[in-house]
Amino acid sequence: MENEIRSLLGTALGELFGPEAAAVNLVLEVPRDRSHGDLATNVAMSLARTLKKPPRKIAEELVAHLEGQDTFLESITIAGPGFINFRIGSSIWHHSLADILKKKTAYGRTHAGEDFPVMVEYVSANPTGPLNVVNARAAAFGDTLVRLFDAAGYKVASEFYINDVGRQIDLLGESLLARYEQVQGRGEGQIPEDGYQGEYLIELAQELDAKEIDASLADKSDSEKRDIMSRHAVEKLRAWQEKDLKAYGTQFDRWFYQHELYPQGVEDTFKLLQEKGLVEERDGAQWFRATQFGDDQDRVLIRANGDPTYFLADLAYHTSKESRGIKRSIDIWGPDHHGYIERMQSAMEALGFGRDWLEVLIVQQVNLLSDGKQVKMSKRKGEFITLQDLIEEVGKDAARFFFLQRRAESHLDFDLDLAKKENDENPVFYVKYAHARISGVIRKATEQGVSESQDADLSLLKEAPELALIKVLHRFPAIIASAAAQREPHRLTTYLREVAQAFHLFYHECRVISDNSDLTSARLALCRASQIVVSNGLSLMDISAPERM
RNA sequence: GCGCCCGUAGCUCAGCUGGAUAGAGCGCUUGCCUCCGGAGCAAGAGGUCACAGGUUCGAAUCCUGUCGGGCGUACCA
Repeated sequence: MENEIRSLLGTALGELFGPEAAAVNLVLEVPRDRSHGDLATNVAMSLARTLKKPPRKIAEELVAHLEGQDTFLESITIAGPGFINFRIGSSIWHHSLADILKKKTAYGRTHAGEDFPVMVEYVSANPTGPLNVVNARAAAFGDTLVRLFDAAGYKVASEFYINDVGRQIDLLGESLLARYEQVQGRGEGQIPEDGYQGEYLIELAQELDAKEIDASLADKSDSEKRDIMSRHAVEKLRAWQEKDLKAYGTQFDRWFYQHELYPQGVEDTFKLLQEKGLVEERDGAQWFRATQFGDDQDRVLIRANGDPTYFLADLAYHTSKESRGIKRSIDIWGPDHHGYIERMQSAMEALGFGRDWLEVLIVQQVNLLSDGKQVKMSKRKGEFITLQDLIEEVGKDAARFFFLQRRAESHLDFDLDLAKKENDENPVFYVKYAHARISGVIRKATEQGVSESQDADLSLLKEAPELALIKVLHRFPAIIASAAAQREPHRLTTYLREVAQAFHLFYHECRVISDNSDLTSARLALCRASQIVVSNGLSLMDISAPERM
């Protein structure tokens, strides 16, 4: 119906003030204060300057013009400095309700994204240890964003990029080798100074098949031994991460190994930049002229020792995405990588993708609070709260909901004690409770032999809380579309709280199961529609919608 | 030094491409169950939107500067 009003307004503007006025960017929004109507536009104010007329005068002419027509609008009023407020007739809302009941699990899905191919790359944690809480936040954010894109009609793919090449991985191999020697009782294993001290490597070393490992290590050089152990460590730890993520509800279309880019992808990308004249040698290394694209310094592609940098591999990786048809790569990075954005976008421009082809979202840090005190984490020393710990501690649903209540870039205080509480202090229960309550009413009705009816007379829903609830439910597809377009999954939690609130108010004011069987049918239909929205919304976040609790 | 993020109620945070009297949850005060789930509903107290300028019909929102907090500034990844 927004579109209908849009076209009504557009036509009226053209007829009254000419094509220039009709071309204005029409802003139509739901007023914060519901007494202002269902939708409002500020068009009279924004045209005041070009038309050289006072806004209220423009509004008056516009309204007079619209009122001469037969529309579905119940009223059109002018308010404040020149807002035009529209009130929509209740029959339209009843149609909207019928639409929800018809679409069921598909309600909320739109084609807003027009099949635009995007890729969301997220978590991408180093395979050097278990996942931490920032990874958990990024995972909830990323997989919800992926589902939002899907629901909003984008063509979306998801990937986890595994940094299985480089010095960190060498250190990991050396660390595991040392642990292995220790576990085998040879005692000569010494973890490198800046190696990985975490106890999980002991566990991992114990799981290794000694016979097989000893055979594969025999007669090998130190670096070969290290590489063998690196491969074991990466595969074990990666599988471990995948298992934890799956338990958390996060899955990827593909796990992309950095080593898949060697040597071909890396060489090709390097040559391409070279052909464009964007590479120069300095101090024995090969540098990308990033400063030509706005970066504050040039960046090394190939080190003096001949090894490609992580940066070059990352360029090859993004080239791979582009050649697979991705039109927009949305990378979700941790807070320690924001200094890397400019460099990457400069390179994307150099490669001809355009700087905006790569969109980076930074998921900010998480402060875990317990007993009001901050829980400190250090990956190297192996002291941290892992994703697994978190799920065990507060549960998957609570963890997800907490992460998804906040914007990605806001620093998050995560109160473990609060998330653990199974009472009304914990916001996740409010929405789940609404779902359980709705389910309970529908169940009760069925038990009493009052079943739902396909042809319930929805026009019987005339009470203020009933219409208010329908209006909230009606916004769901727009919420999904805007959450996807703005990359802001937190709009979903905010919205679902609104839905729950509107439902609770309706429930409190309007008795569903009564002697009036027609009204009972209509209200049961409204309950069902509410259940559909809450359930669809929670499932976008992979949070359960319980029938009872 | 330079760059990025953040600064909104006692606490944790929303505030949609600038819009009408700045909101929610928790906490605090007070009402509401003979009746479909009270894990609920209603009412109240609580604000110089860090500060100062600017842009305009209109700024929490955009621009500049200042002050706080965090992070980053590698031939690490």
